[in-house]
Amino acid sequence: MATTNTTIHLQMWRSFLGAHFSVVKYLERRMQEQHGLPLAWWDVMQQLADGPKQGLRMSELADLVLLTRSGITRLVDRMIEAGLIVREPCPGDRRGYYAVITQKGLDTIENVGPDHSRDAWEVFLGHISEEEAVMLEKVFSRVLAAEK
Amino acid sequence: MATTNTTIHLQMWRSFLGAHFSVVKYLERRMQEQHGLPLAWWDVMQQLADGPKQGLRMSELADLVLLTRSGITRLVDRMIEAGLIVREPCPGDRRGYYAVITQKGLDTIENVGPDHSRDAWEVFLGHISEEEAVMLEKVFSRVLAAEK
DNA sequence: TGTCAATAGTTGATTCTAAAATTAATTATT
DNA sequence: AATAATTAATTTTAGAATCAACTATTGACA
Repeated sequence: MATTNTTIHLQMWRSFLGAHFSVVKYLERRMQEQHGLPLAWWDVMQQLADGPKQGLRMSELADLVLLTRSGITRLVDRMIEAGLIVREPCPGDRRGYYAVITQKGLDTIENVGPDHSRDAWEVFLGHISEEEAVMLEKVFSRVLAAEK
Repeated sequence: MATTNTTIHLQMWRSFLGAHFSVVKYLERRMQEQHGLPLAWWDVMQQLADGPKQGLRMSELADLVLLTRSGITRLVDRMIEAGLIVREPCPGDRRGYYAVITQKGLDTIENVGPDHSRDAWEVFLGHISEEEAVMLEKVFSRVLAAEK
């Protein structure tokens, strides 16, 4: 896929970075304004709600929300403090822990979710047609698959 | 553009975030390894080299580099310390300053640029065809134009 | 078994970021 | 001219992220 014309690629690179930046910032701001929650908290709760019943191991969670292991430890601490999740020892492997969402966490998801979806749709998803979404997904997966 | 099927959009959203994360991390790591420079430094130098001859105001620079105004002050301090740029008083408005790239900065760009381009191509741009790049550019510009 | 490498997670120190307060200069208003 | 309001940049600060070092557990295997 070596080509000649890089100009369009560079323009695309710039708008890619710009779009990512402004979209994420917007969603963070809205989440904070509307529900007083950091976006990362919502990510965690959503992953836990979607994931397996028994919860997710700390390192799985770290990978899913794009944080380091040490980052996830403290994030989980704060969310436990807030009563949204709990840390449970992992049966059969005494090194590990599961993060598990609480009822309060589930409730929170329920009234944060719709607002967040609407915002995400408004600022990003809604500007992209279905065919475009398919192509974007294909491209990004390709990039991810080639990961270094 | 309200539609029914959101699944593909959500998948796309996830891979978008994942791709952005892994690509940026990779480029940061490479830049650090090869030249001992933070990626943000390269951004700044590149913007200054591309921009108007007299340099860029601090706040302009902050916007272009996707940093907050508070972040830019210190970033500029460190880069001045390293001799890559200078801070010059703005004639006609004594509140303001221009950041201006030095010869050393220009030299640095010259031998960092090729490596960085190669890396960016390798990890991201090279996986995207020309037609795809055109479409991506269109989509991201659209998102940016609708900015909140 | 006993040892050693690999794995899971936490902790301490440092760095980064984001927001609010501060300083200084400019513009507008009376 | 005197006062108020705005703008540009810096300083400060609190919270969150990272890296490196550390504790404990597991799995392989001599």
